[in-house]
Amino acid sequence: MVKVRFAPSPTGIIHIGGIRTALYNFLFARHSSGEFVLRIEDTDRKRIVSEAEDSIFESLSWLGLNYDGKVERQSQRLEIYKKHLQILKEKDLVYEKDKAFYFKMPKEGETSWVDGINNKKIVFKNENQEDFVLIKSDSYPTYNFANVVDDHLMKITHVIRGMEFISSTPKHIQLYNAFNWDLPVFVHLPVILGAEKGKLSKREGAKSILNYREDGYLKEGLLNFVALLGWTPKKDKEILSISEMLKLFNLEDINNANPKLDEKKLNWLNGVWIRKLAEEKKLEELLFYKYQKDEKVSWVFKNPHKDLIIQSAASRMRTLNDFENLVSNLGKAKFQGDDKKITSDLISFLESEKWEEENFIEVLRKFNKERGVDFKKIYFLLSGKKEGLPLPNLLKILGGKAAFLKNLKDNIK
RNA sequence: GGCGCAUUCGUCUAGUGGUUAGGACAUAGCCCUCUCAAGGCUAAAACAGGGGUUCAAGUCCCCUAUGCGCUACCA
Repeated sequence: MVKVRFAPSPTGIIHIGGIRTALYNFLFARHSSGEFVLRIEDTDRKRIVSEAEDSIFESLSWLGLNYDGKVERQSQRLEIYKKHLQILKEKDLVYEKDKAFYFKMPKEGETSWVDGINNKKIVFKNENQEDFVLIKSDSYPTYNFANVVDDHLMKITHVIRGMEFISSTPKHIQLYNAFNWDLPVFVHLPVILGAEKGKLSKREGAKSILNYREDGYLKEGLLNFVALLGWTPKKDKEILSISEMLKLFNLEDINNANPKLDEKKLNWLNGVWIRKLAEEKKLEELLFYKYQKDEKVSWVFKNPHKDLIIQSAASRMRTLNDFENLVSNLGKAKFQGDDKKITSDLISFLESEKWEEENFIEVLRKFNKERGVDFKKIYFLLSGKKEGLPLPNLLKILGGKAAFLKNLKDNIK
């Protein structure tokens, strides 16, 4: 049975790159009806950031990348590593230097494996290999040691991780050999590069996953975007829900070059998902959760036409945060120049003409034709915004003809 | 420097020896239209360079260049 793990170290923010590794592990596990576990690799005591662990949990749970079983922390498995060090000592594969324990790497022959990406055989000459530390002088294990011991003990079948670990894989393989353990399948994912090149990192200005949430991105949009950064399903399809992804996911369809992060497509995809959720009537809940305490926006949820508002706002949004601009101070124009004068003209015109909600636009057209005021201007005078929701909707939202006219009059007072 | 991995439109990519090199985002134009979007249509836009192998190469091999990674008692 397939079993994979996501093994972050709690040393900083979790960004797009980290979450993609988690996603691919998750998709692969679920696609193969296997297990997906979480292991916190907190062996570098100096670099641990206290909030990091929570942000990992929070990010995974927001995105719905649920793991099986309980979380393992390497810091709580010190005895296990010690025991395994002992085994290697007995095989005379370890020596001590400066209070650290080193593994004796073979210096002849070569170490190779067939990587899950591209099924390419990767070969390293052992003459280029150096001994490495298993247990540090602070008695914590190194990544290279703890990782191998845990992956074996946890019966991990596929090690799916970033390709920055390719160079240390020979070390891992030699450890497996030393213990006489079967090798897992190694799958080294290309790394995501920042816009200015260089592996995506905090220093490169990478945003944390939770920042994306704050910025109004949907988990559906983010996940869809992240999945496509290096993976394309055989089926020619780009807009994918998580359930479609796990149906289609396949390690063989992962690209082998490092993609560069460009959020333009994320913005588009997020808009697509906003519209999709709006159609499914699921957008209101998200907006309510975000804006229930924001008075400039929360009036929407009490408005009898809230569905209309949300529906017509959806096609104008890239992120949830765009909603605020669309609905705050709706119908409250800030006049400049002779805006006020034109507005009073418009009010008298609207009062002198016969019209109802259905032919609101027709009467505006007439005004536009007879007075030569263009529709951009009319739109602004009536909505208080340069652009946004359609005027007929606005008329309804503000309470119909009478309320609408009253609002206009208040504006020019 | 050494050792690895990579290189198709600006970006994400399809392509597994014979294609007018396809799609998506972004860009531009047109249509629709009450503003702005959304939507529809169209356009421009790529095989890093050089050698091989082959009747034929984006696809296979080699070299160069470039990018990225590792070269830690970081992961």
